Amino acid sequence: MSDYESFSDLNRLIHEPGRLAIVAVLNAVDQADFLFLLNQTGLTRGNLSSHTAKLETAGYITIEKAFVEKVPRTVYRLTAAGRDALSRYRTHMGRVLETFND
Amino acid sequence: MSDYESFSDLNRLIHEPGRLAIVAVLNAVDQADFLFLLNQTGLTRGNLSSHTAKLETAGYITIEKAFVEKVPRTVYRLTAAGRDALSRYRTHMGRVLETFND
DNA sequence: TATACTGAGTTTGCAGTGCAAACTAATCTG
DNA sequence: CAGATTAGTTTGCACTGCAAACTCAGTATA
Repeated sequence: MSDYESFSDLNRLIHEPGRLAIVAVLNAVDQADFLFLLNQTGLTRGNLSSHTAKLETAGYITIEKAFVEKVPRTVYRLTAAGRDALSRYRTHMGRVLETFND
Repeated sequence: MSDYESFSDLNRLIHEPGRLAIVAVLNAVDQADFLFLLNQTGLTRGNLSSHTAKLETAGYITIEKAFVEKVPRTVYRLTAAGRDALSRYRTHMGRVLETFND
C-alpha cells in the first residue's frame, strides 16, 4: 500500500472542520456549554446542534442537559473515546502532511 | 476570532481525502497517468475520474488526453494554482493540528 | 392577564458530494 | 466474429453540511 492510500482512512467524523473545531475546543477545556462552543467554533446554532448530536451518537462526546436556577444549561464533554479518536486523527493527519513536505 | 473558527476556512476541495491524495501524488511526481494515480491513491476508477474532473474544474490540475501508439494515455499535472492551494492547505492544516498538541 | 421578546437549542428542506456500480468505446485475442 | 481487456465516464443513491424555520420555556411589559 502506497502512503497515499492511507489518506482515505482518515476518520471522517473528526475530519469535518466543524466537528474538528468542536472536539478541539472540548479537548482544550474539558467541559463547555452551548454558548461557549458557539463562540469558539463560529458555527451557527443549527450546525452546532447537529454536529454535537452526531458526535454524541459516535460516543465521542457526552451531552448533559441540566437546569441551573431554571435556566437550561447543556454541558458538553469529550469522552475517553473522543479524546482517543482525536489523538489518532492528529497522528494520522500529521503523517499525511509530512508526505508532502515540499 | 478564536483559533477554532479558522477551521471552517480549510479549503474543502483539497480537504477531501481522495482529492488530497491525488494532488499529493501529483505534487510529488509532477506528472502521472490514470493508472499510476489509481495505484497510488487506491481510489476506484469512478472516484478517481470524478475527483480529477473536479480538480480540473477548479484549475488545480490539467488533464491532457493523448494517444501513444493508438493507446489512450491521459496525463495529469498539477497547475501552479494547484500547487499553491496545496501549500496553503498544508500551512493551514499544520496550524490546526498545532492548536491541539496536548 | 395577554403579548411580546429572549435564550437555547432542534428540526427541516435543500443543494451538493462521495461512493460503487453500470456503462461506453476502443483495441486485442483466439 | 465473439469475447476479453483497457481506460476511463456516467449514473443513481444515500448521506451530509448548511441556513432558515421552528419549538419551548422563562422574562419583561403594559
